[in-house]
Amino acid sequence: MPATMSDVARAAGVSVMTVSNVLTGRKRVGENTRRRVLAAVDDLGYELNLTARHLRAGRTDTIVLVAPRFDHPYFGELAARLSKRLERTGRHLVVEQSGASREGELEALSLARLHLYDGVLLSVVGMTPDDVERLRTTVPVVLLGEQDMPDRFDQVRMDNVEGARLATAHLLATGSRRVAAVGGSTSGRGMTFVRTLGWRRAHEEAGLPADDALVLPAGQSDLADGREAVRRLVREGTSFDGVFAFTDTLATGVLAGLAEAGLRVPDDVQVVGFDNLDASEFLVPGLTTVDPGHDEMADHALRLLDRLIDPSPGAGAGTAVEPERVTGPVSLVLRGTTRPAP
Amino acid sequence: MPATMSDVARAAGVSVMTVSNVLTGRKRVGENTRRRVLAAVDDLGYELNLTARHLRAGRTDTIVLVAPRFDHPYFGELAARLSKRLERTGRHLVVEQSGASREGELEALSLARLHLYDGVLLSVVGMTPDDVERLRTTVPVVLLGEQDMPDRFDQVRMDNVEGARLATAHLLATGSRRVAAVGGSTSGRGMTFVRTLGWRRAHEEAGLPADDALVLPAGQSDLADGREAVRRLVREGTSFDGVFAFTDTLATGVLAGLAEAGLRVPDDVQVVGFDNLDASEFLVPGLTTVDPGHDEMADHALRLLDRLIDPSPGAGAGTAVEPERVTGPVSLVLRGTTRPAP
DNA sequence: CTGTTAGCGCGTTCAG
DNA sequence: CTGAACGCGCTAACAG
Repeated sequence: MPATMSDVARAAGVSVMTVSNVLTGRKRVGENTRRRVLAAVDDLGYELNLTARHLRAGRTDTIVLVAPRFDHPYFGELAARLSKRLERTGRHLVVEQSGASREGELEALSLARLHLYDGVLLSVVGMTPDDVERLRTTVPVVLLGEQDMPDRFDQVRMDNVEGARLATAHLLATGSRRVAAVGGSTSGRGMTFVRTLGWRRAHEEAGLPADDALVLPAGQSDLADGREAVRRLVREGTSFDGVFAFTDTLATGVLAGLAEAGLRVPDDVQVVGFDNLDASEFLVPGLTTVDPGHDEMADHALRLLDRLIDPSPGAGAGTAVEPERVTGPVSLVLRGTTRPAP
Repeated sequence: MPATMSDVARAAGVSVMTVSNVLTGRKRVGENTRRRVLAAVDDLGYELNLTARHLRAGRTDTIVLVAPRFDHPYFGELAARLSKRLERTGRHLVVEQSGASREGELEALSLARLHLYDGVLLSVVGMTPDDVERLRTTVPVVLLGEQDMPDRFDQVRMDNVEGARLATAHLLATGSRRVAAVGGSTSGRGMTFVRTLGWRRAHEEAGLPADDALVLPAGQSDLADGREAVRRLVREGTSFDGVFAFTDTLATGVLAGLAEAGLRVPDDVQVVGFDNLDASEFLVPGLTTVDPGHDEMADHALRLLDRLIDPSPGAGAGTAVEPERVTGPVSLVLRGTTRPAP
């Protein structure tokens, strides 16, 4: 049975409140009593119960990032960024996993686990806009994700169409004519669709045809899916001389597939990814990729969340904050999987 | 102001207890009242306050993994494994970050954040055995980490010496004679030291000299450190024809460095990593690496934690559990960065 | 089947 | 500077 604050109080011969004051340091306490209290704390091995404090305080000073999966590097890097920023204000980040499915995400919310935190950064991949519309919660939520959601919530996303356009345009400008869209999709509304849109737009702008046979969907296992996409192109004899992979992880699989097929990068096939993961610079050859403005996105996400958590200190009540939808600035990072621009 | 259970009770014209019973489903409730309650819940947008439930219940059904950094792939993969197992028993995993430093780890503990969870899987990299010895907590803790810690706590670790020996022995058996130990250290007691020990042992067993000039330390940024290690070897004219990188992430950097230097893998230099990350299979060429038995380690960690959380249901009280120290089974995964065994 | 009582461990309020 | 009472929101135990 762990010791409670009143155990400590009794042992030190003071009241519970004095113990609390000593521990929080909020009020001045006489040096004598202070030492007696600390001695008792040490003696009993007392440990503060944060659960109780949180209930009392009504806040936890903790933000949660709900990511699709723990083992997706993009979210690991995002979490690290967010964590660093939150530490500056004495708060904490914890990460939970939704399972990358509609059900997992809905459960993450309905289970009210979110109330354990002062705010939620929810990465949406499985839920439909309709699900989001129906979402009822009093917890401050900012959505992260590439599919446009109802404007009931703030949302931070990458500039997907422009990023995809940039990537594809670069491939076309450096000589590729048959650019596969690995991870793409010709329907739906999610990330896969909008990046496919950018791929198509680049072709239009260049006055070149975009062949839907080059749009290859991915599943849940990006690395293997990227490799499999190349295997399939080769197996089916579809000609291609460029790949726009919708994530760097897919691109990593693509590079493996190309090597396996004996295709040289960038001589036979050029490759561009999307995300600019830490590791992408270190692939061989280095991966040309779209950088989605990680730092800006992290800044935006926390700014939006903070104004929900601390509702307009200046303005009066009833000043409902208008949900915002912000977009990170994309840029192309040129490395070895593409040829130099002519 | 979010609605509370008693708001719901009042609106439905029942007692708070009845609301609780409806929501938990633990007791039978009349169909009429049940519907009235649910209507009121919906009406008020009531959301359960888990903090209060946790305080009341004395547990949270949540385990925390304290990892050095969010953006380290090894821990992302570990978290995914642990999470999958915990879901089977209706529990949750959350991940926190310690900052890979002694201070960060100590704070993670002293802040008593741990009381928010039923158990803690603490990855130790910065704390010294002395720190651990001094650690006082009533929270169930299992240590993860490669440095041997005092046996006050359970500990799960890889078989580092044997893994390193296997990796190095394979390099020597396939013709390498000057094997760099990237990430190594000739002093200390941590992971870097024990794997260096294995590197040395393999040389002894093969009757070959181990040159300390080939032991290159790493810093905090594994990818860049791996590349830098190669740059340094080349710059200083130290001859080498093999690399044992102490993590797959370091190995990724090493491969980038070798490519940059125009050295062919595995013809000029063979490379072996350690960890068998998901991505390692997809590097070009595929990374030969030591697999530390991920699944077994995850199983052990949770088994040890569970017996602390649920102290010996069969045995009586006072049956203190003896701390265990278990080790995952290592094996070598052969891929393209090494030549076939002769 | 439903309501009452009591308290989880802490911190705010107001006296002393 | 210190103490006593009350309540944060929920649930176990017992009444009725």
